[in-house]
Amino acid sequence: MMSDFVQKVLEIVQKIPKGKVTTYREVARALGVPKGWRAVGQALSRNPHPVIVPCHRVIRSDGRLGGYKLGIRKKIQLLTSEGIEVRNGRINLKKFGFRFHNG
DNA sequence: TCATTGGCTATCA
DNA sequence: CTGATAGCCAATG
Repeated sequence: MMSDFVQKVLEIVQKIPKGKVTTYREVARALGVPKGWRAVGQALSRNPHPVIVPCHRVIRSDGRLGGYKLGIRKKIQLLTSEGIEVRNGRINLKKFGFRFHNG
């Protein structure tokens, strides 16, 4: 069983449109916990819900991919497969960065 | 309950 | 940009 926090994280991550990516910070903010990025990453790592939740569309705020439960390599492969340009293991948030909240 | 960990973020050098 | 430090949140042992 998962806590409400995790449950919410999954729902938000699922809302990430294909071809775009978001950051742990944005997800945390969407949850109502702007300072819960740590918990977001923890929730995803502790709750392997691939297929159901496109966790690969969540990257770090500095533009890097961060990590992936199935392997960073897989993350890059999935992102690139969606049309996202991954340069040197990094992504241009200015171009693919998606925000739940306007602004 | 306390200590540790984790797919992090922001600041300083 | 890289490396190191401090900080905050939740789950696990």
